[in-house]
Amino acid sequence: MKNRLKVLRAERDWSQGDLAERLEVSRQSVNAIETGKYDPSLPLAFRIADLFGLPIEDIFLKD
Amino acid sequence: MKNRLKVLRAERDWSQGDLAERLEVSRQSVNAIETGKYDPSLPLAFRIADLFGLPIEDIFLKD
DNA sequence: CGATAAAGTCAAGCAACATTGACAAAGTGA
DNA sequence: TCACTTTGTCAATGTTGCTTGACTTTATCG
Repeated sequence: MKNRLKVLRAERDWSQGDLAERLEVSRQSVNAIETGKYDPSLPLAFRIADLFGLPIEDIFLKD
Repeated sequence: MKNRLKVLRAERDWSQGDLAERLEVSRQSVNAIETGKYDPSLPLAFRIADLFGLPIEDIFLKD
């Protein structure tokens, strides 16, 4: 499971901390998801998709 | 997080056990997800979406 | 009614997700 | 160079997802 978080974040010039705040999760969680340590839960994936205005499938990709 | 699993399953006349087998998870997991005990992981949500040929957003809905 | 399948549920255990707090490494800019 | 921000990472801890095994309840059908 890969994801485009880093790019989407860069497009908006957000730090991991900024994104974490908007998602209401810890900065470490954002970092862990971006660096592929683990996948987000489904509810968090929905919050991410909502925040970026994209379908989940456009952000998370099976590797 | 609600889901349309029960309906999608009924449309195909599958038992919870049938669905569990196709998803390669336990029957109890399917039951727990259907009855709202917990949400599936993101990878499992993808397998479910693939199986039914639908976007994740068409199967799982924020409540 | 009686048999079988399907669905629901519980407990115990393990794996995965997410947290806080801390610290080091790398990047940014005055 | 020096200060500051950002990113990466670790440990410890708590919560959630998923498992097996067992059991009860509900539906289906001869």
